Amino acid sequence: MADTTPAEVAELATQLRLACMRVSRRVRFESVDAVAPHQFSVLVRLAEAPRNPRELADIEKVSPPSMTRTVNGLAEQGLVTRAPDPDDGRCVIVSLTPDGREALDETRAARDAWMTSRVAELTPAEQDLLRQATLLLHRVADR
Amino acid sequence: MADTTPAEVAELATQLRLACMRVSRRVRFESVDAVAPHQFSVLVRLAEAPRNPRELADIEKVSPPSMTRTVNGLAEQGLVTRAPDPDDGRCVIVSLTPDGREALDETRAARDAWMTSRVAELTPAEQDLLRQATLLLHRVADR
DNA sequence: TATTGTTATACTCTATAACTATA
DNA sequence: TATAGTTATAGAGTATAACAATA
Repeated sequence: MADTTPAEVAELATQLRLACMRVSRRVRFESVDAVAPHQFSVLVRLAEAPRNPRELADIEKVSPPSMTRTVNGLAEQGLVTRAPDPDDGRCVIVSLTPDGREALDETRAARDAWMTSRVAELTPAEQDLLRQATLLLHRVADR
Repeated sequence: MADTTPAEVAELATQLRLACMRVSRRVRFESVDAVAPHQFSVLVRLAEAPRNPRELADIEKVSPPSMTRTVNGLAEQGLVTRAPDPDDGRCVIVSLTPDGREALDETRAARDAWMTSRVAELTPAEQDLLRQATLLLHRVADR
């Protein structure tokens, strides 16, 4: 395998970026989600572990007041609960409720539905290539 | 190559979707764009061809009043121009200006910068695999 | 004094409804 | 009567600034 030139790497990066963004866009357009995108992101984080609003704001790169509002919305829908932190009276611990887990799963299913139908139309060889590419894309997205 | 089961296809679709959305998210977070996302989308469409606000609204799946506002913002920045349609007095033709083209190119360059740095860290073999995957992803995103 | 979280306030993007002009 | 575009108005998400409670 010959080395690639910088120009070839740049062209690949451009095309790969466009392809990923096109797929993301289609997924968003094709699925009608149970919760709004910014709420969904928070549900994903809370499924990993309960967190403080401050942590959520840092992870999602929004201001603390915005996260307060987002958590309020999710709490009103019964998708998350707030609890005082026994170790630090300033902190609040936000957790996913069973309904929140359900909303998360439903949204993921809706997003997967379109993608699955598209992937199913590819040949087994093409699917296998994408299976390997998926691992690389996850590495690309890691910091 | 053995056929894949429906469950394997679904698993691939899920992981591939997540990978694409993670990459898109990182691209958006890592680059500081010259214009807002919804404005950028419109610039991309106008780079393909001049269009009516109605067409833009349909393509971008927003309401006509929202597109009026978006076009107003772009026009105030000097990135697009409005012109009357000589064939239909009700219609307006929105076109990209040289400044608009420049803003489009700058935004694309900013988005590519991070992606290129990440792709450059892969081996030539891995880059080649992603080059093939890119073509498949574009097919997946096509309707 | 620093940090967590909220409230107050304003700006932006979105939508629906209503209006104007043209076909 | 139907369509393109705009204006009017309201709702939701975001931000900064200011405040309360705790460390």
